[in-house]
Amino acid sequence: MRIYNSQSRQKETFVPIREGQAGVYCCGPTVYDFFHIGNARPFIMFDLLRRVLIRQGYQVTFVQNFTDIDDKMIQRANREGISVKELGDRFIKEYYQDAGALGVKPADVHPRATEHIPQIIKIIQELIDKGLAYERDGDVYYSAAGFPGYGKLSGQDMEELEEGARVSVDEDKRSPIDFALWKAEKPGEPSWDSPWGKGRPGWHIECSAMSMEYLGDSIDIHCGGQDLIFPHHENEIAQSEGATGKPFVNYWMHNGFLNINSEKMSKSKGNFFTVRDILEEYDAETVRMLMLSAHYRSPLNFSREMMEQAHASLARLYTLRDHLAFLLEKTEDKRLSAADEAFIQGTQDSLKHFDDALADDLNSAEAMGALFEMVYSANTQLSESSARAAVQAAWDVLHEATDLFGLLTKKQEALPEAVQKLAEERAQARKNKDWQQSDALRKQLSDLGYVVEDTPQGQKVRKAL
RNA sequence: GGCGCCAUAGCCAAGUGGUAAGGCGAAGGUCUGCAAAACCUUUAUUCCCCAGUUCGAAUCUGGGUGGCGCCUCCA
Repeated sequence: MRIYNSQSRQKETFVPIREGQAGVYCCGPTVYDFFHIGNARPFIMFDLLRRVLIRQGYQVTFVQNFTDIDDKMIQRANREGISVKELGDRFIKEYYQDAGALGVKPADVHPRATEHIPQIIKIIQELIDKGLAYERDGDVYYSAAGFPGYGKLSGQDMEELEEGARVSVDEDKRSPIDFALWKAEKPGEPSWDSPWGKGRPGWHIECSAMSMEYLGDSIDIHCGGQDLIFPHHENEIAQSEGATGKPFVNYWMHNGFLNINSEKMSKSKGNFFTVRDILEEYDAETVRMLMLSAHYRSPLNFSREMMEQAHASLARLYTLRDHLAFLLEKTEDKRLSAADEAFIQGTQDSLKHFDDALADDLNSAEAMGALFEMVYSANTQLSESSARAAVQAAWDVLHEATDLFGLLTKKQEALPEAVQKLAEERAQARKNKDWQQSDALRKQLSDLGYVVEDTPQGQKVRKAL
């Protein structure tokens, strides 16, 4: 497995800390609202990372947090007249629903910031003890200047940062680039007891605390969006390494943005679609198809046209799946011809190509290309005169690849009785060469969402995607 | 101002030193009663531009141009 490490800015061979195991931490959502389709990109792509690692034989521990306490949470909760806890509970539930719909599996651990206050306090105390943090009127700040490696992930220079820093809201800080570890209680805000009085954690510290809790002081892979590189991940490094004195993360992975009209989709710009809304109109697998068609680090434009293209590509996979099922019934269990053997070898080669592409920094676009090579090969080389084993090989490889991609999850279903009846009537009308009647029935089936195909082996009816 | 990313056909997208994968779309064709699906043919002598290195560059170097992002909450 090769991974592009944002810190070294090059691809590196993945060497886990513990052989055969991989500890992965991904920054999760702030649960103050539904997440949008741009937020879904890292969820889908790093879920793919997890699947690939597992396929390669690693024992993966995958952790993704919920940020359930911050300014936005408090604002939203106040606006809705509910507690921050209630708000978090609600949108964590919504997260599971949308992520699940998108085929994103739940992480091994989904820790909540508010349930790790003792761990957070412990790290802050360690940082204070080491002189890397200081308290001011109940607030605690990290002293970035005290950590020599500050800026190593983002390539930022301390002095440039200080000069370029925007107006500092909080004048208690020693330096504009210092950041809050603990915020003193303000009226109307939830708070927890701490050695520095009542208050709540800053944003960055939760990820240090929770990754340490579930993955240890050093973790293999840490992922998130490119917009988290600075300051969030830079700050995590400072906190974690400052506290433990050990390397925090070996491989940093950052996904590119999902754009709209070439601009980053974001809540603040208002140019976003929630996953909830998108799934009203499009199939979840179409969303996956779109995401998988581009490399995770590249920018990806989201548009209706892109969704239509992804949908059409996906339909090609379903068509083949259905066609293979059809062939499995028609073909015989006979001796393999030379052509069958060559075909089976070809499917294995395609699968190898598929795996190799994914092992190369999660190149899902190339892997998709490998999958479609197999699709083409099956479409051109298989027929009812093929040996069943050859068809089975195509079926197996198709499913190995699409299972990993989280595609073709909709199983073939028996036709509803009404559909079956119409289909039979149409078959009869065709036999009678009553084209008008048969076309009318085909139209009726189409309106019900079923496609009718006349093949040499008879009429085939399938559900339209 | 600082730190980065991106630029490949009508649309999307791999490829990062050896002569342009794949998908969508479009046109024509085979098949079909007509369709659908699939298949066949066509759709980039060329990879934003200009120099340079090299036997050889979309790929490396330098310089431009255009777009985007982070430096404030953001996946």
